[in-house]
Parts: sequence; structure tokens; C-alpha cells
Amino acid sequence: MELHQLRYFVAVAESGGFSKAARRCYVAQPSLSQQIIKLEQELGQRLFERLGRRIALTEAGRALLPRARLVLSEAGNIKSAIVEDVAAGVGTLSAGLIPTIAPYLLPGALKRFYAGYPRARISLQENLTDMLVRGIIDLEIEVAIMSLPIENNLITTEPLFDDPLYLALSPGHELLKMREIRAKDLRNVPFIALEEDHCLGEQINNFCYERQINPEVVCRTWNLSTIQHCVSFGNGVSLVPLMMVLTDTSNTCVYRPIKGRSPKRTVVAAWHRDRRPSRLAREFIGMVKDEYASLLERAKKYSPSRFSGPVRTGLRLCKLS
Amino acid sequence: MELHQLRYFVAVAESGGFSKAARRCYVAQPSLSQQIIKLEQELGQRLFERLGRRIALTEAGRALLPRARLVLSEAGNIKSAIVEDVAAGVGTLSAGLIPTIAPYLLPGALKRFYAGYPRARISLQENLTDMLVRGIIDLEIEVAIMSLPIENNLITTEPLFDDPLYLALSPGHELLKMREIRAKDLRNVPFIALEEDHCLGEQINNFCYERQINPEVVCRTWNLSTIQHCVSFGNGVSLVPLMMVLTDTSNTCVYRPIKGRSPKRTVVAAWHRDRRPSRLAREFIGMVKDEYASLLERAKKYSPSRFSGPVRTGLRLCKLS
DNA sequence: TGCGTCAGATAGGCAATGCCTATACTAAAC
DNA sequence: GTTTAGTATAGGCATTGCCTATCTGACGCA
Repeated sequence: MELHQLRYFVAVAESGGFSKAARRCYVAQPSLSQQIIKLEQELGQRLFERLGRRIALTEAGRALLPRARLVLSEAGNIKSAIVEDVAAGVGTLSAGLIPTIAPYLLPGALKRFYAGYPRARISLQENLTDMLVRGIIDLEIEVAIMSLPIENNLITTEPLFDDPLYLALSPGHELLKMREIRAKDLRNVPFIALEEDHCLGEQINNFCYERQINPEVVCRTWNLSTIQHCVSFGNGVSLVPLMMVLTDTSNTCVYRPIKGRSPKRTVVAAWHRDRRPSRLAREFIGMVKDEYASLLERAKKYSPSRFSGPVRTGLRLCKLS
Repeated sequence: MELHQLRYFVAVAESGGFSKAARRCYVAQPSLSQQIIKLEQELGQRLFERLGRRIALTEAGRALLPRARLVLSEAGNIKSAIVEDVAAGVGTLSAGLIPTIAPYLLPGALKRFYAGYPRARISLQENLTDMLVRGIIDLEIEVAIMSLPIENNLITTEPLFDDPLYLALSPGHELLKMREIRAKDLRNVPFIALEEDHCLGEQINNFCYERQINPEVVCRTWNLSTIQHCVSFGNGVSLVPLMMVLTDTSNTCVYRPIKGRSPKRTVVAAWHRDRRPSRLAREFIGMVKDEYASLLERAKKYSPSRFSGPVRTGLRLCKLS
């Protein structure tokens, strides 16, 4: 069965004759007759009663007519439908984020995404960098939000922003008495570390190694949230990303920048070298970037001193709501 | 766009490769590649990203996939669906009946029809014989229930039953005093006649002409029901078909057979000489016949004397309910 | 780094098949 | 009877889908 056969059939049924239908379909009448005969053979049913120079639908023909119309109309709409779908952002995006970004940027980015593309669906994976890279290479993930370095020449990255690392301290911590805190001040200070499986953990490690700080790691954990609680209980200090600082509404920790060549991570969007990010992917990347910018904006608005003013003991850096 | 292109597309999308898809579709890989390329050209969109030896769906491809599956599944089901429809009696029957039959047989026949074929639809036309014959020839009506004679060699008829004509009288009519009534007794009796446009009107006319009865026509009407009322009011007598007698529950008229060579009409099913009645048509014809038989049956059961017993004055022939 | 393997694209020939013209046949109209 | 209109059939042609052979590039392995 082929679509043109169905087209011919509908034309004959509607025009009431092979010749008229042939004219309507811009083919010769014998060609059309042939195709109808083929269709009848395939279905094992006569579709038309031939009454001399007139024809009538058989029962099988009457049964076929609405179905043929349906198939033709759906097939005919396919082209415009998929163009519209792409234009309207209908579709599913497979995205990935690392665990040290997802909790802070994903909620807001998702909200923006669904506001802009209500008919889109997003399939998310929160995982370590290696796993996301694997997903990209295996074509399971279209785009991932993670942080440099990414050493795999199958992956293309686009920098989104730099995310500075801040020192997290308990409110009464000794270091808060200092006017400014430098990397060397962290030597021999009890430190809550992130597992090195996280790229952030490794980045912090490298930072300490480069500055020849040898922090006294009293705890090593998988979770930034655990770190925050440990710090607030006075178990030690830690380095945490600014995006976490900006979204911490708990008021249990104090955060300070590191003076000098301060630590930071570069957040990027990553995709397969040979794939062009789809429209939805590009939009998602933009919204992650927007979300970070918006966090910064709100922070400046509600507590500008955190970014420019002199460091004072007990200054609280959060409370952004 | 052709169905086999959609088939190939779905196969590639599902198997994740052109070669695998080609094996699944039992064609060579280049053939399949060609068709995919043609489809992409027609849609103006790439459907797959070619990544070395692997492929991934583009946004357009993701949009196409469910639609292609839908079209293919509907096209694939067509054959079995129409076979099932015909078997299950899904469909529409165009039938016609003359006005001197329809009121008496149609309600019961329709009830039987919908009981047997609940998914069928019937398109009915109640009209004079000439109009029904025209409808059959114009292929608008598949089968008509009417009465002989039908003089048109494009029409095939199948006799269903003979319907005798009974004399209708008002309850106190003089003729009821006779033991039996013969045609000649109708001479000069006031007569309510049916318009000759009705075949039944003409049949009655011929009957009178043949027996050399020259009834005194006091009223000529279009409607058997009007005749019945006129008779009940004592305006005259009339000849009416048995099927009307058998369904008259009003108790306002008395009916008597005509002794001797009694008048009757032959009810037939009629269709176009070159058309074979469809299954639904054949079933409908059968149910009309059944309905008449059933009326007779009920009449014999509830008032057997009407058919065999001696004629007595004032005998009521109806009350069948 | 080089080689083998695998997968997709390309090229060119072949065959199937859909379309065409011509014609026969039939029914309806005149 | 003749003409006209419409469908079926036959045979040639052209399209086009399919095939084999080959090329190219990617991946895996040594």
C-alpha cells in the first residue's frame, strides 16, 4: 500500500469517476485505474462497483474512505507539523549538570525554561563530570553544565561565567577578626573538604597545593550541603562556590572572599564536538547563564557591602531570599 | 513523501544506524540512505546528525518520529480494519421505502437491524416508487422496499411476500351484516381512495377496473392514515393493506377480507441490476421480511378467528398490541 | 603510528514499476 | 443506429528505487 494509491482512491470516491479523478490527480486515467486495481488486490476487496460508465463504493470502499482520508491528512500535515514543533520548541532536551551546580542554578533555570517553552520537556541527569562526558559521547546527553577542566577532544565547551570560591566560616570564627583573609591564612586551619571525585573537590585541592597550603582536613564529604552544616557547627572552614553562597538562606554560616589570586571555577556548557546544540539546548544554556547573573544581581541589590565594603566581623553574606 | 521512506526513517531511529536498519528492512544500505536523504530534502530538515559511524536524531527527527509511527501504524492497520468493519457490519446502508409500507414495517425492521448491527447506520428515504427507482439508478439508494409492478430493466427485484388488501369499514357499516363480502358488493358504495401517485392507489384502481367495480369515490387522499380516519367516521369504505390492518391499534375501524379472487400487492426488495446488495442490504431485506412474518404470527396468536373463522357482524379485526 | 574493521556516502548499472499513448469495450445519450 | 463518455487492456517508455562496487572517515587494536 502506498500513499499515492490512497490519494487516487479518495479522488475517485470523491469525484465519482476514474477519469475525473485522473484529471484531478494530473495523471492519465489508465495509470490511476492500475493503481486502484493494485490496491484492491492488496486489500483483497473490491473498492468500487463498476457499473458501466459509473461507479459506486462497495462496503469495503466505504470502510476504507475515512481511514484513507485520515492517513493522507496526517501524512500531509507532517511537514508543517514538524516545522511548527521545532519553531514552537516542542521537544525533549537531554541535559546534564554536576552536583555542585545543580542545586543552585537548576531550579531557577528550569523555571525560566518552562516559562519560555511550556511545550518542551527536559530530561535531566545530575552526575559527576566523568559520567556526563560519557553521556555526551554516548549521545545520551545533548548538553551538560559543568566546570573546567574537561580534557576530552570529543567535547566542545563554551564558557558561561566564572564562579569564585568563598571561604565559609562559622559566625564566631577567629579568622573573622582579620581585615582580609588570604590563602596563607588557611594553613593549619581545620578544613572540611569535598570529595575529590567532584571536580570542585579537585579544584580546591589544586588551589591549596599551588598555594602550598596544607589544610588540616578534618572531614571529607560528598555533599556541599553537608559541608555547610559542618562549618556552621564550627568543625572547620571550607571553600564553597559563590552560587551556593548566593542561594544560602540559612544564616548559619559566614562567607568571605579570599584576597589575592582568589580561587574560582569556570562554569561551561559542554556538548559533543560533532553535534550542533539544538534550539532547546541553546536556550537552556542561556537560561543557566541568566540565572547566575540574576543571582548576582539580587545579591548586589540586597547586600552590596558583601562585594565592595570593608570586611567586618560578623558580617552575614547571605539572606538573599 | 512515501510510506516506505517513513518506514526506513523509523527503522533507522529505532535501530540507531543505517546499516542495521537496512538489514531490518531487507534492503541494501545505500538504498535506505538514499530514501532518508530524499525525505530530508522534502522536509527541508536534517533528520539525523551523522557522527562518524554513529547517528543521532535532530530536533526535526525527534518531532517526526512519533508522527511517522502514527501514520505507519494507521496505514498498516487499514487492511485488517476494513475487513473487520465489513465483518462486524460497520457501515452505512442507504435504503428506501414507499409510504404505504414504511409506517407499518420500518419501525420493527429498524429495531431488528440495530439489534443485530449496532455499529451500522442506515440512511432512509421514504418516497414514491418512481423516486426510489430514480434513486437506485442514480446509485443514491442501495436497496428499496416497494411493490410490483416495477417496469425498469435496470432494476432487479426479489419478492418478499404478498400483502392482501382488506376492506376497511366503519364499525356499524351495512356490509358487515353479510356473511362474506365480494368485490361486486362494493359497487356504488361510497369509497375513500388513495391518490394514484401511490402505487397502492393505482393497484386498487386496477383491481376495481378489472372487476368492473366503479366505486363512488367520495374522497381521494395521499395518506393511508387519513383514509383510516375517514372510514372510521363513516364517510365510506376503502381497501387497505394487511400490514396496516395488523398494526392498527386504534379500534376505530373494522376490516374484512374480500372473498373470491382477492386483491393483494406483492412486496419486493429492489436494487440496481448491476449491483450486488451488500451484506447490510441483504440483512435489512431479511429483517423487513421477518417483521411482516412476525406481524402475521402475532395476529394469528391473538385473534385467530380473523383469518379462519366465519365473518360475524361487528367483529373487530385489530387490537393486536 | 599504522593497520584492520566497520559504517555511511557515492557512483553507476539494472530492474521494477508507475505512467503514458493507443485502443478496445461498454453504457448512456442523442 | 450513431455518437459520446468512461473504463479496461496492452505495450512502450521513463522514472526511480534497489543493487553492487567503491570511497571515505572513524574507531579499535597492536
